[in-house]
Amino acid sequence: MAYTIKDVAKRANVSTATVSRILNDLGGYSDKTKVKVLDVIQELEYFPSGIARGLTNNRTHTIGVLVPNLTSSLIAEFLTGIESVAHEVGSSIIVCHTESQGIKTMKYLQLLHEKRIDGLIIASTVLKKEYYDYIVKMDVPLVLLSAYSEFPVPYVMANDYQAAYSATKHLIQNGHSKLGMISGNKEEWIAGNAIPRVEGFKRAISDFNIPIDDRCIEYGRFSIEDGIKSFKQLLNQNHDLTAIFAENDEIGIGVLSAAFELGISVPKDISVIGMDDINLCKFMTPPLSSVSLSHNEMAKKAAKMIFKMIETNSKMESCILSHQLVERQSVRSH
Amino acid sequence: MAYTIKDVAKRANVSTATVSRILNDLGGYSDKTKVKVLDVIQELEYFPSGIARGLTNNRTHTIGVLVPNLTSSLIAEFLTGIESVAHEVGSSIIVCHTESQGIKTMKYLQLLHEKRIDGLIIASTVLKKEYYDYIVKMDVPLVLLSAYSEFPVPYVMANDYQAAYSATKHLIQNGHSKLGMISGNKEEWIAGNAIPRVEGFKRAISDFNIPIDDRCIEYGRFSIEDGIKSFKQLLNQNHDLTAIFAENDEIGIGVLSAAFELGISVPKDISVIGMDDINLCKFMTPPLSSVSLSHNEMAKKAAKMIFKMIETNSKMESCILSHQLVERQSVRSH
DNA sequence: TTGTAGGCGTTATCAT
DNA sequence: ATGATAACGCCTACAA
Repeated sequence: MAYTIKDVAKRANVSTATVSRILNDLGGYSDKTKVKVLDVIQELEYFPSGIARGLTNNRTHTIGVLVPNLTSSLIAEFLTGIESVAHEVGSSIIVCHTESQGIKTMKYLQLLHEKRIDGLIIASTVLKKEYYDYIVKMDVPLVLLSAYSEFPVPYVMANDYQAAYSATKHLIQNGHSKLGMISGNKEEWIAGNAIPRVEGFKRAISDFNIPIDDRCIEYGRFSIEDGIKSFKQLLNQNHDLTAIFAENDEIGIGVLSAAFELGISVPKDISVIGMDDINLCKFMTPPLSSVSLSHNEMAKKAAKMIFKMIETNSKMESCILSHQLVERQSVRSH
Repeated sequence: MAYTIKDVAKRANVSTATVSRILNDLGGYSDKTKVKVLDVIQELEYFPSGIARGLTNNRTHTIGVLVPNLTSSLIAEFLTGIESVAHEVGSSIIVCHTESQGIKTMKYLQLLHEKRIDGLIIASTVLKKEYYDYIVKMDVPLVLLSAYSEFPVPYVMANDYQAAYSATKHLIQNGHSKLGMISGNKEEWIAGNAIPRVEGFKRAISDFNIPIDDRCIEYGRFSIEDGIKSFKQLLNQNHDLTAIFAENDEIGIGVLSAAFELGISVPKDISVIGMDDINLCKFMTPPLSSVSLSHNEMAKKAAKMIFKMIETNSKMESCILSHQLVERQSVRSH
């Protein structure tokens, strides 16, 4: 085993209390002993045990991050943002991959409970009652990242409704009137952000007096593969579409990919706009127009909130960040 | 605060020792007391503290994972694989983003040391002496994932040399003789996997009696952006290239993107093959040929190794997994 | 300025 | 089958 505070104390001819004070910069010791103790620490390469500290301080300097997948760019950006502020404040993150339908969520919650994490961020996930109840029992600060909930939990979100409205309006103002939308699964809707995106789409359409046809909205899931599938489906039901609003960029990339496969040229034959503005968009063929939701910023915001809550033991206000249309080459006038 | 084992003991009229035994299925108690204790546990919603357990058992059921970035698909696949086996064995992972040049590596190593992690996986990173020395002092099992090292550390790797050879041969057998390669940074070479990939490329070329020109290898970095830059650079120095071997798929995607931008058609004007076979390849325009290195499998293998090492306190053999050419539409006969 | 001792929540050893 | 109690490594009154 590694050295303990006792070893240091003994070696420096002081008590463990003194070593502890020096370690934590608490004052109450002469410079001479400080130097001596610091020397011994260096010599022994002593490093305090976070475990033992955790036991006395009730602080583990660890937060949990629940994500539904690890491979989407969105999540990657979230993790990057959270990690960066966590590292700044000297905390680390336990990444929990809950998988689709959240099959591992409850198990992970228990694990995190046992690990006595300081706080929890849940990203892109529907906060079910079961989860919420358990977290309340855990008595640990929680922030939702890109996820609504019916419970009183602070969140960081984009304004999905307005962002979807902007995307749709962009299509319309480019002369399109035969619009299709590809959205996520209806079943994952509750508290997800699919509803507002669909609503924004519908609202823009009706604001511009375009007749709405329910068949022009296709519900699938969220990956590139799903986008491909949904696009083909949508095409089957609507033969005269000239523009597609994909609820997220992964779906949009799927549309691009399927269009290529089908010999449909983007944007000549059909315009496409995505949402989220993940890094990949600008490297697509053609570069995919999208709506930037500043995910990195959202993630950092959420992380700062959670650490503030941990530090000050206080409630936080939710916040909604702004979005921005990013025009590239996948949309053209009709 | 939450309930402790003492609360349970008191409430059940037994000693903490008995509760502990029941909690850990150690036997040595009657069914009656077991039932009673379990009842109280349920009633109180008691959950043992992993912190306290860690202190006595010297086991935290947590491993650290060091990654150079969070946004590449490669890393995402690594994390997914590691997380899945970690979860199986009831452990969690602390994800450490070391950033380029590993500027945060030493800090993270200290953090992990303090947290008393059970084991460590380092992915896609050059294991510098400084890191190695520190880890030896930490006295914690280590496995390298997709990274060579000059130190005696078990690793899980692909055969980069042969994989690169296969990719290049594929290009040559499609009639190409004006080949270019885009590789990673020379400075990150030591112990990285760039060397073998370059060597494999060179070897294939010479095996097929094609004259080698050093200008046909461009050294950049590893992202899509870098791929774009490097490709343009390469084109500047070589005007008659008909095929490109990109050292990884991100670079390959960059090539595709740059080609589109420059009005160069792939594969009509130029063939491109990448490496790693990340998920995105098949959705590119055109779908990017690549060499599959089964990263998910590698990651799982590495994770299993680390847990075995933790469990049995034993050494492990390194292993090299096989690769496979994946033909898609970015390469055509010349 | 410094030391002593009890406590944090478990586990494990030794009795009973 | 069960209970006391020391130990894990650190912090923090309280005392000196």
